[in-house]
Amino acid sequence: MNRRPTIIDVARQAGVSKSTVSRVIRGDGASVREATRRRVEEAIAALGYEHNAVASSLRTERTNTIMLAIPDIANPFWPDVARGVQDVMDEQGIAVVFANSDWEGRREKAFLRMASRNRFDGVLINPIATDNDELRALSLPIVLIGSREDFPDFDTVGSDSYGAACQALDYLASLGHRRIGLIRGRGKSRPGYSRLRGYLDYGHESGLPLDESYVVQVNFDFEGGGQGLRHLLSPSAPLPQPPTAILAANDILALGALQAAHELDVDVPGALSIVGMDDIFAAVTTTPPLTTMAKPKYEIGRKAAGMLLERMEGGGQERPQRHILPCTLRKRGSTGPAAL
Amino acid sequence: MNRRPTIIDVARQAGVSKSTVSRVIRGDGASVREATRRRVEEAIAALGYEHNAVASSLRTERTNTIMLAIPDIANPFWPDVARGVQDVMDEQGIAVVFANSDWEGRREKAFLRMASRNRFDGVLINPIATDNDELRALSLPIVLIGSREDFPDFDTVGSDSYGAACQALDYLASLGHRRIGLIRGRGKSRPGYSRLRGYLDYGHESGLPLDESYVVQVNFDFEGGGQGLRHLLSPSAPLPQPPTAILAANDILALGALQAAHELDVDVPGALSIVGMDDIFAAVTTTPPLTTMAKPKYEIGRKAAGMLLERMEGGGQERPQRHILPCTLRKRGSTGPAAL
DNA sequence: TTGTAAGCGTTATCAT
DNA sequence: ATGATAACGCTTACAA
Repeated sequence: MNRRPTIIDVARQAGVSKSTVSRVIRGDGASVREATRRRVEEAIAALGYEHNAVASSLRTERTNTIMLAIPDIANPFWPDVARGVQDVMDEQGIAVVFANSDWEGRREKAFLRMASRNRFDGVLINPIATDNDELRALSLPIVLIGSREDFPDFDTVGSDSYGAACQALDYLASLGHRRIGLIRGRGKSRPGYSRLRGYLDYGHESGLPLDESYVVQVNFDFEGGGQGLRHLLSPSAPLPQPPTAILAANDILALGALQAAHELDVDVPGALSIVGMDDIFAAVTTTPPLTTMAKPKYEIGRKAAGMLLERMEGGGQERPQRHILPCTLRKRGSTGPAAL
Repeated sequence: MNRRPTIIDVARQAGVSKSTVSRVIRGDGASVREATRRRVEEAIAALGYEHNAVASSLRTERTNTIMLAIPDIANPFWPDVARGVQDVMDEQGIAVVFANSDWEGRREKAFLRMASRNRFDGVLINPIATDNDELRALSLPIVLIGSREDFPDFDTVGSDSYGAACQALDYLASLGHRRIGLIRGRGKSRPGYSRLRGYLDYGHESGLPLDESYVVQVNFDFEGGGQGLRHLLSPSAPLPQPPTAILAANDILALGALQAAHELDVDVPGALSIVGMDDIFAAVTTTPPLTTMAKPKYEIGRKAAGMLLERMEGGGQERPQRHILPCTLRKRGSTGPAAL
């Protein structure tokens, strides 16, 4: 069994020292005479030499790899974020790998340990089972994705769900809706208080009757959306009058509600308007397509990547920064004027 | 700036040699007296020592990490595969990271180079820009995901799209459909010949009039599906009679077709049945929900992971194996008896 | 059971 | 511009 060639083999073959080979390989400013460089490159090709990144990392303490740690690779939110991250990191020659915890805290911690064991130069994470202090203990460049006030020691990049809820309600109000239901999730991650706050605050400001009686909390999945809708429209519900519009905390819930409305023969948007949040792929495939608040996913990825780079380069002694990017209303077919 | 403690620091603190510390850390069968072990563990805790995985890898030539390289993290096909892979690898204490090339061959090759530079112990890949010989040149344990006949030197794990097409057609035939259209993709990856072969072969065997005139090829996206449907139903089409059912090469196309049918006021499934392939999340959110051929995604992941483990452990001199897992019909609302 | 010492393949420092 | 040499932090024979 032939072992792989090392720079020593290359050096011997090229008749130079291994320092010279190293200089050629790294290809930075190191001065090497053109003829020497060529000899080395020929030796590399002849031997089929491959640089050993592990050995290199041991010396340089750099892996040129960062980890993007997410709880759920099936959530359509992440691909666009990832694209933003990769586009930024690519320019720096830094590879991005994904760590998918699948909502298992154990797995998340294992990935973080990998990072703190020198396998990654930095981490972008949307944490589910790790708190501020645990992250700090890793003493590693880390940027959080998500608007997390519970991580005071870290940079965060998130989107403005509070503002998004208000924006959505404002749009519905402009269509003449006054009774607007809210379907909230009760899920694996923290409940979306920001949406509820936005809902209640908007009610106060606008004078619309937005209160707890129009709010229903369900499991954070497709079936939950249907349950929420049936509850809000149920004749037995303790609602003075049923809502003419519904805001859902995310698109999955909204799509569940939309399908339930079809099953109940409630016309959307004729008799009921529905607005989601996130703008996932499935939102455009329904009939009618779903009106929703799109999160700036790609921009979140870019911004987070940029901040991580700063932390990785600068000593990173600046105060933590919090970035909250605005969401955008995507008007589609599931919303229309309020029924009279 | 305090450097991180190493096993040498731990050894000094515990009053033992670094070999002993190493033995404790690895926690395998190495014999260490209980008292010694405890002293070492206390030293580790006291110093906040973290194992340096890079240095360890340099010695052991193992990273206990494998790479799952995919072209498109936004494709809902992958999350389930990933889950299968992770569930198998977890048991072996092997971490799985994702490499997402975003359909950029350059990126795929960069990731593969990372792997061949000793960063990963093995690779699971659905290649888009790398061929059999290039993969072989990496001399690395590799298993391919997908039914790829063009990689004779590698194990492959895929699903039976040929059989799936036949199964779907058989179901439609059992509902009384005789004129069945096929919407194929012309996409970033190789075209799905297997589906077309299944379609034509089934036509021969069954005597149904399945021929090229009922086949349309479109871009492999949501809009493409709509175009395909409009073409097949168009009065100006050179079709003797329009199809009463449509098989689409994947769910995205099928969903596009379904939405286009709504727009044309064609009742599904009353006037037209539609069958997709893959069973992505969006397939259950439409009205009616999409009948589709589900790929055994999770099982593909498990199987591929298992084979990769064999290659990583065994010298891997066995002949390449090809596994083709069967698909499953998911009957939902988009199919019904043929209109008379 | 524990210690000694020789690497693993690279980079970095210091000469030349 | 190039070479010798000492790290980097760990694992692993082999010896004790």
